[in-house]
Amino acid sequence: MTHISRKTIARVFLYIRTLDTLIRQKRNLISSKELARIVGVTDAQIRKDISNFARIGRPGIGYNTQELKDTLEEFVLQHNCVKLVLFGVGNLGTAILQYPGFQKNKIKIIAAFEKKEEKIGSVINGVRVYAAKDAPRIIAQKKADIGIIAVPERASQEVADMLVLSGLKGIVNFAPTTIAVPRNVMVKDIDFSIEFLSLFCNACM
Amino acid sequence: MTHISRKTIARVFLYIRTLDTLIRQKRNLISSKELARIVGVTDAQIRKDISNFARIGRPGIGYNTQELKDTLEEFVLQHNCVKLVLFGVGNLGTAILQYPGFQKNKIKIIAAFEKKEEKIGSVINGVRVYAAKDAPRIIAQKKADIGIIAVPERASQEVADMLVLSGLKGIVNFAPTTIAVPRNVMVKDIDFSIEFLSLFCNACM
DNA sequence: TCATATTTGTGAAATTTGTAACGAATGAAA
DNA sequence: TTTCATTCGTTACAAATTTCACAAATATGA
Repeated sequence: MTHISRKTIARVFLYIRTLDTLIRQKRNLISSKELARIVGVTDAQIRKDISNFARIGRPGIGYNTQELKDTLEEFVLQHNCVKLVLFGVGNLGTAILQYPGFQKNKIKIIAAFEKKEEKIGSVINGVRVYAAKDAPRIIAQKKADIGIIAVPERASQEVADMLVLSGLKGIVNFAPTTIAVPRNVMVKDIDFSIEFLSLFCNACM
Repeated sequence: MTHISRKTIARVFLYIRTLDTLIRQKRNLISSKELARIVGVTDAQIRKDISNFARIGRPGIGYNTQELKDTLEEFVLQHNCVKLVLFGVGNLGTAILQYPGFQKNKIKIIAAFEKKEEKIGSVINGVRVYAAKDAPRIIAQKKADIGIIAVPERASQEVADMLVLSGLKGIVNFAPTTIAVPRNVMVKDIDFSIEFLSLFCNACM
């Protein structure tokens, strides 16, 4: 199979999310045109994205929602569940722990880590909070996939270094600073300030 | 001035963030090469981005950090402060209200709105929580720029409709669903599930 | 002064990404 | 059966974005 770009994969998850809703509404069929209208891309884009994975559309008819969803999920997730570890149980960390939008069979937060003594040992929404120093052991033991950095800016590089040493291959960084990692580790930065500011800038120009 | 793309603007804010740090460290000069290394892009990219706005680099020397930061900020913000309104004072909404990373002179949350009676009237981190029905009036009165949707999925479209009617030109949507808005309203979707899943997918392929 | 080492700004080339268009497949209706 | 309206999958095209590469500018040191 040819290489699939990061942008395509993000769109595929959008399609899956929408198909989920359609399936719950008992919709069996959908055309690229209508799916495009819902998710806000062009129909050609949808067909092209899907054609990376399969040929399951029927001309004149469209796609079977369940079949399409299953096919896309098979390719992007391969029946895996993503195992996350969270660093920093402050306001944002707690919000992530209690986020109701995770589909439990696809995303699971397996441990949280925190420096502050008073939070260690507590359980938030079913997730235990450990001391930061125990992280490498627990990450290896439970075979985590992705680390979430929700600690203050000054601690973010230190946490990132530890995540890399623990063998994680992906990091989502909510701290408002660039973290340095080896080329083979993927980082997704989410800086609320930059999201708000750049949207404002786009909306005004 | 020629049109500046969304991606370029997001990078410019990254540069500004990094320059801020350098200035605090009393660094006066920086080359495109070193800035590139810090933020993780190529030096050519940096020079090209900057050249959209000004010609203030000196060959053989580099850029003056303060001058570069001021110039970039002048173009992307024009001395404005972004005024945000927040919808939904749940876990995520509260985390955003208490987020310590906003530079107060650039970003200000001017009001929060919530349906649940018990939260209305409270003040969180200096921001007052109003009843959702008062939103249009307050948005118009205080001239808000951007709306943040941090309500449950089922209420997100309703809130989006109201934001559009209130005249906002930008929406950051944290609800895990696509919202329908007129073409002239800019939307930035941040779906935690999709961010985590697609990073996982990228890291594994 | 002159050679050398940096580093910018920019036009051209390369790459990536998205769009358009069309043949082929399908079903519905006359 | 034939026609018509849909819709897919794919190829060719267009647009956007990034990288390359080099002249020009600057500083340094012999």
